[in-house]
Amino acid sequence: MMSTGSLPKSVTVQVDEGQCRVTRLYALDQAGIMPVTLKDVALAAGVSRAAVSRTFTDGASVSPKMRAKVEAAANDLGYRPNMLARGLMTGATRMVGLVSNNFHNPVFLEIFDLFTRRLQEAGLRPLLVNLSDEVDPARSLQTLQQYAVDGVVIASSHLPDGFAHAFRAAGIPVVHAFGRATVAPDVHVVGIDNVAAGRMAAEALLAKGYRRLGFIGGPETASTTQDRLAGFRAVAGECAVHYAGAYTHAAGRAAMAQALADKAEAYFCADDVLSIGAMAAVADAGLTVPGDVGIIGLNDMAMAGWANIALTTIHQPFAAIVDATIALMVAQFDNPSDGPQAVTFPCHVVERGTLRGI
Amino acid sequence: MMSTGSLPKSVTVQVDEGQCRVTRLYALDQAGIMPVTLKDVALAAGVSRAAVSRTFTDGASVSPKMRAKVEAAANDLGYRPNMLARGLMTGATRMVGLVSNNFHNPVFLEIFDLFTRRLQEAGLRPLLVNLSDEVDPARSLQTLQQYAVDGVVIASSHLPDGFAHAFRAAGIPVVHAFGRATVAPDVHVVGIDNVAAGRMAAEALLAKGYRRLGFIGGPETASTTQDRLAGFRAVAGECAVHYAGAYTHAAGRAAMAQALADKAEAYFCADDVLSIGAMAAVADAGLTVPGDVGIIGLNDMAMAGWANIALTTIHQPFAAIVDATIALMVAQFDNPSDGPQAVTFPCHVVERGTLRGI
DNA sequence: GGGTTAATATGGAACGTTCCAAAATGAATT
DNA sequence: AATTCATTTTGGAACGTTCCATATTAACCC
Repeated sequence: MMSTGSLPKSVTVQVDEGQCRVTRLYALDQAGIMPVTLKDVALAAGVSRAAVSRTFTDGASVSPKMRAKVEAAANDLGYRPNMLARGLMTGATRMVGLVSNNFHNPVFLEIFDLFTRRLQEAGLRPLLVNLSDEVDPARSLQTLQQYAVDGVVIASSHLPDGFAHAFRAAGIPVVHAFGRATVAPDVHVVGIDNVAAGRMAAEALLAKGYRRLGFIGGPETASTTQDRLAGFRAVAGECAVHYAGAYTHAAGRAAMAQALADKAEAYFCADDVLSIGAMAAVADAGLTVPGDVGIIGLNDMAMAGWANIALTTIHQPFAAIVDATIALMVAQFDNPSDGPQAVTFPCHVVERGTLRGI
Repeated sequence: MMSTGSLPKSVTVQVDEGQCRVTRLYALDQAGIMPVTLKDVALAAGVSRAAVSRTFTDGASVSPKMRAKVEAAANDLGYRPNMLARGLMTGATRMVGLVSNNFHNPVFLEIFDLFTRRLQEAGLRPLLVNLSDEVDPARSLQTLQQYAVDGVVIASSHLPDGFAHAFRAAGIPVVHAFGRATVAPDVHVVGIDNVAAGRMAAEALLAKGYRRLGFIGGPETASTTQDRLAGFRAVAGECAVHYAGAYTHAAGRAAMAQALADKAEAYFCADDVLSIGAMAAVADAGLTVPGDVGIIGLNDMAMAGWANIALTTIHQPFAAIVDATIALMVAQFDNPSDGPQAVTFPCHVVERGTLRGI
């Protein structure tokens, strides 16, 4: 006979993907975990609350004796200032909205890695917003406004140019990374010169002796797609143009499957994941890259350098873009009324194995 | 002569990766953007502050007349409750810490996508913490504690089992996704039965007629690596064992480069990105998969299904794991003292092209 | 030591919200 | 109309912090 008291019991519950095993165990005594507040420290140290506050505010004037006394008490009790309360008073939460709709393009993992690292190094905390299915800026604006973020980074290659504007209009410092660098941007924009990148791709293909060229872009409405095409055409002249509906492998594969009818010699695929999808379509047709079709991508994500992929592509300097984005946002903390800037970084071709030799 | 007034000026600044172009434009008048508060709404509607508060608290009792009056004023002014202030009073911020150190394994983009979506659907906001280089839970605990998150999700396959414990000890609801499902876990754990997955891999290889088997795991200290190896060995018997230092393509490639000396017929690579790296190493040696070496991975990330990769692998039900993780965390909001559970989902083999036919 | 100035410490108000006890309203019953 | 009771509304206190004007202390110079 089993004791039903505190012994582990095993239950089986039904879930989406079949059955899962659940093991419930002992109950925890969770009572009496009260976070220690500034008041507690003040009391313990026998000083005023303001004194404790100043000890934890860098730049404030505290005598060495006072600081020692307070820090002793604080360490003793394990005190950490409550950022919510601080934010309420100072108006600065050191939280930053990180908004993106690119959760299917592997390059964005690298980008998120960079953003989170750099933000953390700057003492900022990213509040991540996934608006994959959301086109309305109003909702994410409301959310981020409610949490009183100090600023917002929009990391997206295919969001309407004006998306970020709502944040600016609401007085929230915002930078659009990977946006279109227009002459008179609504908001700060950091990225590359996509027109120049398009030209660069065409030049790289022509230099290899390719003549019949083709273009496979991302969504037709994306500013990046339009600009890269414009630059490409300016050098390559008229050429076959295809659009992938999304920045996904499947979309790139489908686009290239269609494009193969063009009988073009080489394609500029305006994104690496699209390029890899396109390579799959070439293989599907029993052809080879670069034997039958040349491909040059854009981004130079880590995967492009994998030996199984070895994609010749245009390198986009992500680290520099991320750094500039954060710098520009932080600059707005102090000077919120500074006019929007467009910061543009140069790209370069990284040769690997998807274009033929000369 | 140029007017230095409000005309656009162009500057060139030096940055890390070369030169970038900066275009500074007009200055914005940013004055007078004051967020509207509950007090403003109360004043406009001619009611008490508490009445406005109750209108925005679901479940609170407000008369229809009052509600209409308040909502009119609120809409008019564009009022949204300040979550910081609310959090200070209620003790619930609806923010959740999303902690991970897997920013180099592409599968985690899928996982972040799922987590952010599901959290958002539950009205929760993820505060992302990247602890790639951090092993000390204390720092991230402090940070998340300062922001008074309602709960924490640890999404990591290779963090010490006890990492999550600090959160629980501090009274913060925590769930460790992709952790080891021990019989008596410190904290809630959701994932797969890694021992069973190891057995499954060995069985799949044996069923294909492979006899000399090998194992390539992730970091030797990772619980997932240990468990998968244990299961694999239980079925495969003694076999060659290699460890990759990290869950990266390069590490997988290096491990397989070494492993090839084993002359094993097939390998279980305990992670998809490792598998793809391993495939590269096989190609480096002038051999083919599956002609010369069979490979089975684990995860079934999107990329495994790409035609260029076509990795046979063990599917890990991410959606179910994420859902269960969030459900388990939310459950703790109401019942913080419930004992830790270990929830385990079943896996299955997805056959593609990296094992030979029977 | 007295006087002046700079540096530091203090208590109370404030941030924007919810909680609470008490007051006001309304409906239903006598 | 008076009574009861449930529902709704209210003003003030509270959450944990920083800001501010004021009070105290320390430091310096003659």
